[in-house]
Amino acid sequence: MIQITLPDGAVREYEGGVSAMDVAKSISEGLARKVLAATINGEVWDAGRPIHENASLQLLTWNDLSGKATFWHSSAHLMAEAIESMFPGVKFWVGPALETGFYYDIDLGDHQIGEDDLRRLEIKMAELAKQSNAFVRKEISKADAIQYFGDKGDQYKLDLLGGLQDGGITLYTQGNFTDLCRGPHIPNTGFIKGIKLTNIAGAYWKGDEKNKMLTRIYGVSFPSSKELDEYLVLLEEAKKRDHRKLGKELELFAFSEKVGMGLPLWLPKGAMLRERLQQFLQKAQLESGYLPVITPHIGHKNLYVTSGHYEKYGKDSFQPIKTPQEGEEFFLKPMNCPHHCEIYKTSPRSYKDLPLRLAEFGTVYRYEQHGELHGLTRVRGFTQDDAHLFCMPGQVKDEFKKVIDLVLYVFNSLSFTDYTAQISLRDKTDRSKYIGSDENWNLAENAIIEAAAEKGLKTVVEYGEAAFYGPKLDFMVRDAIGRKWQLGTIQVDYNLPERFDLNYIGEDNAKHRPVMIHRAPFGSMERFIAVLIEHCAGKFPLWLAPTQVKLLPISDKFLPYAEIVSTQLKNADIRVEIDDRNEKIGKKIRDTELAKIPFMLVLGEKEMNEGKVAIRRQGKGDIGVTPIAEFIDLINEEVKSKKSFE
RNA sequence: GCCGUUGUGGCUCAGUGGUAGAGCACUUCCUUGGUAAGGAAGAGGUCGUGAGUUCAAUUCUCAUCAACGGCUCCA
Repeated sequence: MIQITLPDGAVREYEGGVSAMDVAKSISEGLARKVLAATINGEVWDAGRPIHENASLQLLTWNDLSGKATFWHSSAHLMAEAIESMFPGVKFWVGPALETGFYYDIDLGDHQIGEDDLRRLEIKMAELAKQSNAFVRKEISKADAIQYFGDKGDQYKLDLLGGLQDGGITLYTQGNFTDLCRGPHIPNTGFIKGIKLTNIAGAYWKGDEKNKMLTRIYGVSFPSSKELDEYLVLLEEAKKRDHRKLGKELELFAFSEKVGMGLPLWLPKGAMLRERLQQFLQKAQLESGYLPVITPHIGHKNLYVTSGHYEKYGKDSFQPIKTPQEGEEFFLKPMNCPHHCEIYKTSPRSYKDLPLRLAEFGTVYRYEQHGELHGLTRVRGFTQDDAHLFCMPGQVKDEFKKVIDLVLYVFNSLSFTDYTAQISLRDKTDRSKYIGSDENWNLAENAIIEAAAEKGLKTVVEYGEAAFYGPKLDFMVRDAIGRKWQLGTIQVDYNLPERFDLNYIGEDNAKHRPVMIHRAPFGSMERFIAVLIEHCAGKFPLWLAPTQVKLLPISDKFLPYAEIVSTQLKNADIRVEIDDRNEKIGKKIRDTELAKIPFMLVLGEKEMNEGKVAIRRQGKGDIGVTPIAEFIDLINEEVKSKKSFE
């Protein structure tokens, strides 16, 4: 008999060779029907694999991340089986589970595959799934495995085998398909009910562009068709929220081939929104002791030679701007830091001047690769809500805490309530690639960890993710439909103060090196607005809405009254427009609703005679008639409270 | 940069080897209408760009540009 310890601490006795599935059945049949895999002593196993020793066991279902991953991995195998049956002779590379769904990389040989094939594959997969073929695990020696795949002429699996140790090599078979696979897998294909193959893409073998391009097919699957439908609804929702689509519809920004790819043009409404955001942060920064600065968009070559950017980016980025002066070269600035370092150097600094916080909404240009460009989230010219904090090593922690406060203030004001922070530290073993003294690094790394802890941030620590010039803290937010985005960042920098030979006079009357902290709560205006658009589906909170109120006169007769209302609202700093088209009120309301303008004021005979306005809230309908002054109060209050969209 | 898909009036999209169509938007006229689309008329496109095949190309071929999906998740 062996002892199996369950997650709640209960210990049960079973015959040796019992499987997790047997254990599940002994608890309840209903549970057993849901079991996809199990964690045995911390390792994920097939539910049917015999257990021969005492073990702790956790049953995994669709509700567990590892359960889902196993499910998708098995789905990838199912897809491979379907592909092999439809396109005999194709060769498979790897087919892992993703955060959502799975893919398989395939060498199709002479076959071509298109969208229609995906639909056919889905049908084939469903058919194979219905057979409820078991996933059978088989241990095999390396030599036998090499023999097996050698006979098949499968150079990809042979390549994988080359990197594996003998012993513990396993094959998995379901139906007519056998694959080299570590597993684990779900009990049988019958669990897979809702299947959707989402797209086809090219992917280099081993991710190296010198290698052959394989065909990658992405898919996602679920234990019921209901869950698949829910997922498809979510995809639809994400599509509706796409900032590129909404940006066009709401006339926020545009791109022009003539201007150049990745160079956004901000339209009046988008510029309005962006300026609101900028003013909001500027005000908060002013209150937190930041000093605004402004620097030019280009800088002399020497600036970037000093900063090191010339060496790092020179060749792979925008090329120098030449002048009539022989040999003179300027570069578009890829970042604001070098300019700010020069500002620091404009006068001798005392420890009493520190921390010195220089802030600028600085536009920078980076030559991103063609394929990297994406809407507003990846562009070639963008504006960072940048600031550089020059401080003494001992002040790092305090400054970090203040920046965290600022970032959280920004997030809360925009109703990003679900966020985590990633702390990126040095590689634990190899420290040769980092610049700066060990002492300072330790100080800064601890400062970040402590600051984050004291501010109660949910954090993940990643070793080896720090930049060569210093540790950092990045904020990830989840938007309204659960997608993750990386926004604000705070980075310590030991490199630039060194390169620019920055210093301050300490209490001891000697020169010291300041620490520099880069920080950007938004990340960039472009990226932040993209995320904001998707987060709120284009329904901006009132304080940000480009147009806050639309006046809808019932007919031309009430245009003069609309003008009067408009003037009063404008005097109260409310952004208002009049719909003076010769259209019926129903039409005007429809168009304004679709433009996602928060408030509509319907103006007709009654309102005019009484000096009132009939308020309609976007998405909510008619909310009553009030005097103009009361409406202004209502707006001001909502703007002041920075209430979020609903 | 690489692979795949796409490229038709401002927008969304149909269509054809014989020099193009719809809806919305726009202009004008009628209508002056109370909470999600009133009616009529009109204007607007060298079908991304360049070359080739053809009597003839927006349609076929090639090149080029741009957008989109991928190229990170490693049996």
